[in-house]
This record gives sequence, structure tokens and C-alpha cells, in this order.
Amino acid sequence: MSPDTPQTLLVIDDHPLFRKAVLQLVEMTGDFQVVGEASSGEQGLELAQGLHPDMILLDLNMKGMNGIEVLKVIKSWDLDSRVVMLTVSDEAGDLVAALRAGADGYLLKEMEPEDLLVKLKEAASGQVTLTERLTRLLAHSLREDALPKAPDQAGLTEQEGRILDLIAQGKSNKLIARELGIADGTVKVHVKHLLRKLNLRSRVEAAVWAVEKRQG
Amino acid sequence: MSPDTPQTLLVIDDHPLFRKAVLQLVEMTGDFQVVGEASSGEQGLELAQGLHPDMILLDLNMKGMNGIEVLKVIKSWDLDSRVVMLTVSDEAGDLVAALRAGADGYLLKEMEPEDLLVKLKEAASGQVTLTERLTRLLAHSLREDALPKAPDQAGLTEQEGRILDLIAQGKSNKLIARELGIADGTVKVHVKHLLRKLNLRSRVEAAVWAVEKRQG
DNA sequence: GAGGGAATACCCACTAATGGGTATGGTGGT
DNA sequence: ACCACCATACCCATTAGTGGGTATTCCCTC
Repeated sequence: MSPDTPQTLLVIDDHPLFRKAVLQLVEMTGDFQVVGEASSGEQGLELAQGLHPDMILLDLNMKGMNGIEVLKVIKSWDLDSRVVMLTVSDEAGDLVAALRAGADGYLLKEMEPEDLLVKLKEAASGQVTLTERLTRLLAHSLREDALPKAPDQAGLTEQEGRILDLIAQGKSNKLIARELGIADGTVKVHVKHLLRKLNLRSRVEAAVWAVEKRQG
Repeated sequence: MSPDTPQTLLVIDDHPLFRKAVLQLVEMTGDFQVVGEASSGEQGLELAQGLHPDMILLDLNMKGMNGIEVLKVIKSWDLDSRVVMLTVSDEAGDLVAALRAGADGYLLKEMEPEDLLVKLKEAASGQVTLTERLTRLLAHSLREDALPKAPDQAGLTEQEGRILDLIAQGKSNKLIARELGIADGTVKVHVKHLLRKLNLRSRVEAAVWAVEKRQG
């Protein structure tokens, strides 16, 4: 946490030109010292394990192992290297995946070099750093996540509710039909309707949702 | 989206002193016009429905209906009011809940008044705004979410355990295949095997069983 | 070192189950 | 009379589950 001693840095990126650019940028100021460069995920893992750098700059899109896989392995080692993802992707999914896997930062290559440096220092001091736009992406993706998880059972009719219960017991349409004394095809119609109302795609999703709601 | 006309603002907070402070702060500049104040969630809902304000400042911790409940109701109405949560809580859970429920911002009462104003304007222009520290909290809570995954179902191999987990998330064989990078015929084989080992008759039963075990 | 057994992954072919569409009737309530 | 709910029927495409077979790898044992 002392900003006095330069932080050791490992750069993992399969684009040599980019590695060189980072190296130049980062060593101009005295804040970081690049102790290693890797041109692939596999090589990066070796170096990370050998060098225990304070920080690792990790490209997301690489040939061979992609950045998320590399990140997971590094985090599973429990070194205390901070790992910042650096990528051209502004896909919400990639961002969420990276954070779930334990990334300490997620920055875009298209950033201004000065900003990049600022963000790196933030990450070095233990902060999680995202760009403004990514923060928005994140919030947005959370909401998308939330939609299918927030079905409103209020919209279901009694019969649909009963059938949902039976689905949540793992029963097939045929069994449900027998239990309710109605035709097999009728059950299918009700299932179709309740899936629509709950905004779900299959009886398995319905079962999972119902069980989680029942218990959670 | 025009920053020319002042945005109408509704403040919902059960602390009168705080409402007054916001009112003063916000009306000093010409950016917002407070068109209503509510001292409870219930009253806030009435006013929101009647006034259709451009923005709603909503306290999270209130007697009676809490802020999240109020937020959900407002968002279910599909007015196009932007809602910014304002709270003393820096609990990650509250933050995530607010974003999932559709909050357009989440700010802390302990912020500097000037910063608050800046953030409000950001939110007014359609951005999602979080403070720096909250961004970190968010990232952290995502990681916590990621942890609870425990295979090791008795008798199941690793792969079978992984696939059972995915079934318990409601996924189809095709999706599972893509996620694991294997053919979907192979997934079927694993499903067949795990159903046998667990003495179950369908993936729905498997999903129910896994979810119940996970939670109960 | 040769077998045997698990685990993984793939293939083919076949049946059952599921989900979507459309359509027809019969209720009961407003 | 209209509307929501329920029940049924039929058709169609996709998905899921079963059975058989082949292959490779790794590990254990004789």
C-alpha cells in the first residue's frame, strides 16, 4: 500500500506492440516497474507464479487461454497480485464475468494513456477501478439479470398456480394431467401460459424459480 | 434530455430536516424544481403517480414501506421518472437490490452537497450514477455471489456435478454444451448417467433436487 | 507389461416429452 | 354480450432421454 516503492508489474498480452506501449507509458513515471511480459495466457501463468508481481495487466482476448481463464487460475493461487483486465471489449457479459472471477479492475484499451495510468494507480492502491461507461454497463446488466428473476406470480390463475407447484415437484405433464384429472394436452396449454406470464423459457426454469422462491 | 428546462423533482424521505436541506441545495441552482415532498413511502407513491416528476429522490431507510419496495412499485408503473436512491447505508446488499429493482442512481447522504448535485445532474441526463466507493462495493458483492458453488454430489463425477449445477440453473443441454465447450450429445450422456446415479427420472426432478439441497 | 475399470467424449438412431401455434366450446361473472 | 378461465383437439419443430457402439486417457492391479 506504500506508493513510495514502485509496484512490480506483469503484462500479459499477445500483442507485442501493445506490450511495448504499456511498458513505455508505465516506466516513464516511477510508479511501476515492469518485471515481466508474456505473450500468451499459459506463459503469463508461469511468470505470475514465478514473479509474484504486485500487479498483473491482463488482456481479455487472446489466442489460446482467454483472459478470464487465466484470471481464474491466478485468483485460485491466492497470490496477492492485483489483476486488472485490459481489453477492447465493452460487452457487459465480459465485464461481469471478469468481476465474478475476481478482477480488481477492468479497463478499456481505447482509454487515454494518462487516464489509464491514473486508473492503474488506483487499482494498485487496492481499489476496484472501472471506467464511467463500464459502471453504467454493469448496472444495466444487473437489471437485465433481474428481469427474469422477478416474475410476478400474481398474474397466474389458480390452475396455472397448481400446475406450477407440480412442476416444482419435478412432475411431467402426463403425471400432472393424471393428478388433476385433466387431459395431457390441457396441461401443456397451461404450462405454455404460465411460462409466458412468468417470462421463462422452459419448465426447468420454472421449477428452479418456484423452488427458490418457496425457500429463499 | 434538455438541460435547459429545470427538472421536476420529488423528494421522498421521512426525515423533514433532510428534505429541507435537499430543497435548499437543489433550488439554489436552477437545475431542479422540487414539485413535491413526501414523508413516507406510501405518500411518496401517491405523489409520484400524480406528479410524474422527472426525478425522484428516494430514501432507502424509512418507517413503513422501505425504499426498495417503493422503488419497485414506481418502476412497475413505467412512468419515465428516474429514481435515485439516497441513503446512509453502504451495504452491498442494499445497493445490489436497488440496482436490480431498477434504480438509476445510488448515492450516500454523507456526500458533499456539491458532489451530490453533480451526481443528480448526471442521473437526470440518463446516466446511472454511483459513487466511487459504491462501485467497489458492487464489484465486491458480485465476487461474493460467485463463490457459492459447491460440487461434490455423492457419487457424481466432476463433469456430472458441473452439469447438474447448470441444470439447476434452468439451462438446456445445448446451452450447457456451449458453456462447457463439449458436444451436446455428450451432455445428454452425462445427464443420463447422473439421472441414473441419483435415481431421478427427468432433468426437472434433478433441478428441483439440486436447488432444494442447495438451499435447504 | 498386460489387462480392467472408470471417466471422458463422440457417434447414430429411435421414442418420448416439451413448447408453440391455432381453433372450438363451455362455463361464470359483470 | 363480453371477458377471463378452463378444457380439449390437432399440428409442428425442437429438446430430452434411451440404447447401442467406438475411442482415448488415466489409474489400479495382477
